[in-house]
Amino acid sequence: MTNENTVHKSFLLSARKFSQMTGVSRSTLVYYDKEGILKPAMRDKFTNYRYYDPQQVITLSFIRQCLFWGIPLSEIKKLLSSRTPADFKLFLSKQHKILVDRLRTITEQLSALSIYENLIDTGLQVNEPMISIQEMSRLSIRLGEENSFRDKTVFFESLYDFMNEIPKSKRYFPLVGYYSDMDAFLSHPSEPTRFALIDPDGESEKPGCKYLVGYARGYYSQQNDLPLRMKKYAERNNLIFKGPVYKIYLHDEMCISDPSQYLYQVSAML
Amino acid sequence: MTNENTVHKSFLLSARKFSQMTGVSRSTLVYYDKEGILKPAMRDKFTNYRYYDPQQVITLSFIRQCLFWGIPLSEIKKLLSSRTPADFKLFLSKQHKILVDRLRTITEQLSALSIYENLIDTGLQVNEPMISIQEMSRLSIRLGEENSFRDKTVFFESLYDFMNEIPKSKRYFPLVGYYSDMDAFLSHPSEPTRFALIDPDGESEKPGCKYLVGYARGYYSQQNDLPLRMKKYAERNNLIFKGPVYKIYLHDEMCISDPSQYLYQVSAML
DNA sequence: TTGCTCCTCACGTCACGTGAGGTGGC
DNA sequence: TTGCTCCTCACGTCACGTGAGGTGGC
Repeated sequence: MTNENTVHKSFLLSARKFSQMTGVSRSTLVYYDKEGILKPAMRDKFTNYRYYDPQQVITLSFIRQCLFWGIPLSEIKKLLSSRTPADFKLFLSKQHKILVDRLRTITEQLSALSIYENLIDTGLQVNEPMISIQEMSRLSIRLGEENSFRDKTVFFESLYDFMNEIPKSKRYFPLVGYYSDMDAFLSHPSEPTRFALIDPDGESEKPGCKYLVGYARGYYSQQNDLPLRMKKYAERNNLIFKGPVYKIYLHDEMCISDPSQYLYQVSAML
Repeated sequence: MTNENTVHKSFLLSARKFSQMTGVSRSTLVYYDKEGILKPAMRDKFTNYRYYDPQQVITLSFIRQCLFWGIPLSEIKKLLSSRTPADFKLFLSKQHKILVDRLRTITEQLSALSIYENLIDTGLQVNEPMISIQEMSRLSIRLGEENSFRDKTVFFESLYDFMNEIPKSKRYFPLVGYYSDMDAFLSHPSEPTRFALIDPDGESEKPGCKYLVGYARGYYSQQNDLPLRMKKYAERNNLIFKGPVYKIYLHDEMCISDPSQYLYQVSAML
C-alpha cells in the first residue's frame, strides 16, 4: 500500500515543487484548489498533502495568462471547462482589442508625462521677472468653446463646462488659457476667451513663431501686473501684437501645494 | 445666520455637484474624506452635509492621476502635504520608467496574442492527414539548452529546466520542439533535442525555406505514425532532409481541454 | 405627509498574503 | 525530542460599491 503510493507519486510533484517550477505561490495554489480552479491531481489519504501532475503546469500557465489579461477567475473557470479553437479565437480577438486600448492609454499617459516634465523643467530654469522675445516651437492643443463668464462663479463654471466637453481620458493634460488677442488679455487677464489643453493629438495649434514671453506666480483667477508690464515692454520696443495670447502653467497643482505660488508663462504672438 | 451660511455656500459645491463635475463617485468622496485624503472645504453644522471648494477639483484630479499611475493612496497623502517642483520632477521620472515598462509588457503580450491567433487560424484551416511541401517564412525563436532526458519523468523534467531558463515575462509564448535533424525526430519523436519558444525578440531563427510539413494530434509526449509517414513520403518523392525539424503546437492547452486532441505541425527542412 | 438629498455604519469584493496552531514521518 | 513539510482556518488588504436605516428642510 505504502509502496504503491510511493510508486504512484514518483512522477507527481509536491506542492512546494509545483510552486517552485511554476513560480506561483503555495497560498495561491491552495486558493485555486478551494475555488475549484485547479485541483491537485492527487491528495494523500493520510496527510492530506497535495500532489500535482506535471501536465497541470500547463493548465496553470493558462490560468496565469488569462489573469494577466484581466479576466476574472470566475470567467477563467468557465473557459477551463469548455473551450474550442473557434471560441478561443473569438476570445483572443476580444483580448487583442483590450490590449490595444491599454496600449493607447499608456502612450497618451507617456505623452502627458513628458509634457509635464518639460513644463516643470522650463519653470525651474526661468528668470521670473524678465520679459523677453522668444522663438517658440509649434504646440498641438485641444481648444474649447468660447467662454461666457456669466455669473459670480466666473472662472470655475466655465472651466467645468470645458472639462465636461473633453473625454475623461484626456483630462490629465496641462491646462492652457487662450486669449483671442492682447486686448482680451489686458482687459480680463483672468478670463481667457477659451480654455485649451496641451494635447499631442489636439486638432488646433499654438503656431511656432516669435512671442513676447513673461512669467508670474499666482492662482488661476488671480490678477497681477504682468499684463501691464508686457504692454509697456512692447511700447518701449515698438512691438506689435499680431495674434492670440497663451497662458500656460509651468508649475501647477501637480507640483505645488500653495495655489498662490503656481508659476505660469504668458506668450503673446508677435 | 442662515443667510450668512447661504451666502457662504453660494460658491461652494454640494457633494452631488462636485461628484458630477469631477466624475468621481460620492462614495469615493466619502472614503477620501474619512481617510483624510480630501476633506470637504466646509461641513454644514446642522445637516453635516459636505461642501467642496471649486479649487478642490484640481486636488482631486491630482489624486486621480496618481491613482491611475498606480500610486497607493497612502503615498498620495504624503505627496499632497509636501511637494516641490524638484521633488515632483524626480517622481515623474520614476513614473516615466514604470510606464515604459508597462508599454513593453503590453507590446510583448500583443505579439504573443497575434502569434497565437495565427497558429489557431492555421490549425483551423489545415487538412490534417495531408503531407506536403511548403515554402515557409522565417520565424524568430528563442532556443533552449540541449535536453538530457535522464530519468523516467523524461519530458517534463527537461521542459521545466527550459522554462526556468527563460524570464517569466516570456513564458506565454508558444512552445516549440526542436530536433537537430530528421533522424533525431524519427528515433525519439517525443524527445526534442531542444525546446524553443516562438518569440519575435528571440536570437535564433527557424529559417525561411522549403519544408516537408505534416500534422497530427496528441499530447506532448505521445507518439504516433507521423514520423514514419513523413519518412515514406520523402522516400517516394526522392526528398532529402537538410536540416532541423520543428514541432509546433497549433492548438494546445490554450484552446483545447482534452490533451489527446492537441494539434501540432511538424516541419522538416528540405 | 411625501419626496428629496444627504448622512453614517456595516458589510461585500477580489485574488490572494500572513500568521496561528496542528500533524505525520524521519 | 527536534526539525521538516505540509495542513486548515481566520483574518487582513486595498479602494472603493452597496445597501439599510435615519435625518432635515421644502
